[in-house]
Amino acid sequence: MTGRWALATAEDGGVEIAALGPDGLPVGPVEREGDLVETVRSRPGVTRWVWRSTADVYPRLLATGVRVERCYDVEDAETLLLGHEGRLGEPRSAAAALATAGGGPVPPDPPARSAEPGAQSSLFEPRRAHVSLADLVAVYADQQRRHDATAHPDRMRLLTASESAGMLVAAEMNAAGLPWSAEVHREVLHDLLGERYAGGGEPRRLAELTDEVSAAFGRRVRPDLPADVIKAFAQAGVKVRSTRRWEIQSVDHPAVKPLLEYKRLYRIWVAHGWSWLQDWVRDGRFRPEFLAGGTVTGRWVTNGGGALQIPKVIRRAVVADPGWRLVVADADQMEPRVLAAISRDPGLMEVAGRESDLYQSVSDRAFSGDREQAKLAVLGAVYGQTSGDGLKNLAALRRRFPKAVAYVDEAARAGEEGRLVRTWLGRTCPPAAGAAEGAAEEAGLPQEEGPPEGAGAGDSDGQSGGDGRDGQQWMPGYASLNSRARGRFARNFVVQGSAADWTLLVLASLRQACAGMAAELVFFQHDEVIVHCPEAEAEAVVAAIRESAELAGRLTFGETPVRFPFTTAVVGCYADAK
DNA sequence: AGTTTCGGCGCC
DNA sequence: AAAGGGCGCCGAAACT
Repeated sequence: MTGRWALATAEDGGVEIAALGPDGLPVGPVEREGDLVETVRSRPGVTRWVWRSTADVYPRLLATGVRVERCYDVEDAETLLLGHEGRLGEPRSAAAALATAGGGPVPPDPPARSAEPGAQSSLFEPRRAHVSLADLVAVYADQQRRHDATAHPDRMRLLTASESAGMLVAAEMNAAGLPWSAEVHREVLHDLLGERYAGGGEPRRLAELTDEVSAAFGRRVRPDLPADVIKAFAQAGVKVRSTRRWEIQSVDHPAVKPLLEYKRLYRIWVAHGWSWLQDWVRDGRFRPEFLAGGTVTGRWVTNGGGALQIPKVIRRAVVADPGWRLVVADADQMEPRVLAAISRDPGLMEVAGRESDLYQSVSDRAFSGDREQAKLAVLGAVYGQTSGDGLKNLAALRRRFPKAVAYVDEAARAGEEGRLVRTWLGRTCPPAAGAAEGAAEEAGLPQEEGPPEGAGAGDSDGQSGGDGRDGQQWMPGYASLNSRARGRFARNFVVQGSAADWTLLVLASLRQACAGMAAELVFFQHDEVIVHCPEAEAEAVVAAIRESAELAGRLTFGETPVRFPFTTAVVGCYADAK
């Protein structure tokens, strides 16, 4: 009843299970049981469940209060391994391979995204194809061998294990929900937007701003219609290409001020207004659907509710339960610290080896005291900036931190040339369309550039010409990127993706630390995590976050002087955290 | 009429 | 002439 067990769900609602030996193969007979929840509940000693899809199985367990210690998500591991092998672009997807291994129907892949407002997670989605335990175990054993075939098997194992842990965290966050005060939310909306009018039209404040904009133009203008606004500016003798804020705000015209205010409030109204509240908040909880590893870089995404884009002003509505607190923690300067850890640049490791403000340290070392410029330069180097203030200081950055800049430069070159690019733990950026597969890359052979995309006449507008000819629906648009754009993507990928590697370990460790408490992880956004806990546990949670960050740093990057401090705040309301 | 793309902007 | 990365979401516009 202990150790590692495999579990496969069956068409009839039952499950097949088997204990696994050290080699990953069953050590006993395959058992059939009738009920998933009872099967798992009655085996508390199992330390790791090997199953096909956490998102498919775990919500059903959580719905009845059953948690598991660890799992191994075979489907997710398949995706990561195929990516590492440079085979992700092949027609057969991970899910399809698993399904056809069992002779079953090919399930949709990627899984259809639900996103019906208020939908009860994937529990009620159409069930996906089942795989027999024998097939599941065979795929699992094969995956163990494929881990060994990677350049860093230990890191790859850490990656698949930690992303499986991330999927447990995501499912638990989905079950918990983010504490949300509808009352406070309505107050905020009323303060910002004024009264709502019957009929669902603009609230008072927006109607007033529409009037102001119209008065400034001398005719009726709808500020929410870009075409209308551009025309109105043209009639006023001002040429603007778009109505983007950065372009409008430098225009000298009386309509500009109310227009920008309108856009700010309009955004809140349509994206996080009363109808959002109606759709997404129930019983004091906002329940987005977190999806671990939903992006190529390993960052999470959410389905529905825009959970990762909650405007700052709306965070006022995130309120802890009575007697409970929110521990809000965000990693300090995560990306440059990760760059220091992966590039091993001596100078950057030195500044990242202190917990104090890294951008200020970079500024002190490389520039003449302006922290903002240092931050822009560092982020510009990571993002592949090609113009603007960041570029101005890139040369200084290159002098002071040559290995760090060379690291992202090399990633960019690899991306441009269509080679595979990997995060520290081995998550792999897909090769360019038409590029040769991993074998050639491993052998160090020069890569074909593929079709000369972007070489068409006047193709200055990027997206239009691209098509999904290679079926890369897992990353729409990537195939149509020109080589420079792929270079920028790859440059950012190694840093953003390695940061995602690290945050998975942080979450896994923090989850383990909270297991003995009432504390729950309720929110995660790239470099920021929120734990909802009884007041008495708050300090323990703060300590757990600090320890998890350092442990994750050691586990992910090995011995490194780089520190990974978090800024934590214990608050009753999310908006008070910063 | 239904579906996809675009413009714009929120977050990191 | 030279485009900073990743996302999701909304309504309008453009498409079929």
